[in-house]
Amino acid sequence: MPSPTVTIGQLSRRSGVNVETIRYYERIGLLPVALRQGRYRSYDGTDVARLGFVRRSRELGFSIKVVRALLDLAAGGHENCAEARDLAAVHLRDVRARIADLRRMERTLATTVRACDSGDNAGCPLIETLEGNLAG
Amino acid sequence: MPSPTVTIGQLSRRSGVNVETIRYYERIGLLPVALRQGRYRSYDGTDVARLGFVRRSRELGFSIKVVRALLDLAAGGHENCAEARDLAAVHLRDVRARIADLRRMERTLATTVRACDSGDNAGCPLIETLEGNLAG
DNA sequence: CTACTCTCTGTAGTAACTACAGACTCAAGC
DNA sequence: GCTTGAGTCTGTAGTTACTACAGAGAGTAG
Repeated sequence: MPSPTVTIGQLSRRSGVNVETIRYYERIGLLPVALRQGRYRSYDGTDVARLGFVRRSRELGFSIKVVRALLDLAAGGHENCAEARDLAAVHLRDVRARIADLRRMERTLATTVRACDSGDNAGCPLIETLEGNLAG
Repeated sequence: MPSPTVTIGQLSRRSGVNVETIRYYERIGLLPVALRQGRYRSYDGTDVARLGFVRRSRELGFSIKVVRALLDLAAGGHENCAEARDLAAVHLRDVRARIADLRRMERTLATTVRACDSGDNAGCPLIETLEGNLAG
């Protein structure tokens, strides 16, 4: 018997990926061009797995470009573990840098919001910070 | 005597904002249309201050839309402190949410990279995580 | 006069989607 | 048989905040 297939809407619900996004992924070649039943796309287990891989990669913050590379590496199997690891390590550094940036923002924002709340200021702490009147 | 003016290039160096970006800010109305000396833009102290405000706002991660609002509030002075504070508080929540997202990514990435490094795996930990074979 | 730097306008590219418009198809209900 | 509604199709344009040109003009140093 033929393997069971699903429509794009079912795939969307199953994977948590938007219908428009699935079509977008096909358009940019991240997913293969889907087979058709009549004029509608139809997906099998392989497609479901591949989209799952993409979704999880994106959730970890990998760019589409890197997801492409990871898909290729995954197709090659265990051999490519070192290369995959390196992609993740580079990305991890990037994630940590972004966290550091955001933490700097958070500190300043939290400080000024707290200063505003305290009430005992001559001017507005936030506005003065933005005007460069204060350190920070 | 007339207040001293600078060219766009000098403003760029002084403020740390790209020349192209300054022109972009003018185009979208974040900065007023600059006066001209001949055909070249010329900026005075007010312009320098305004661009500084914008740069510091952007460094804190405020969107252009919010920067517009903050500029308006700053023009009104101390009166608007509560409103400014609220914009910052909302943004702070957003920053913290983004940090939380990134920390989740960081945890998973760090774990899998470490697992890859340990060497004693049947398959590739990263690829298997992305394939959904593992919890996470 | 030439070379170099700066500036000008205007347009297009980037990342990763998201949001339509307008048309078609299919199954269910009456 | 007909209508209604949901789902799908293609294709295009909008989003965010810039960045990167192309091609031309202007000002300065040697």
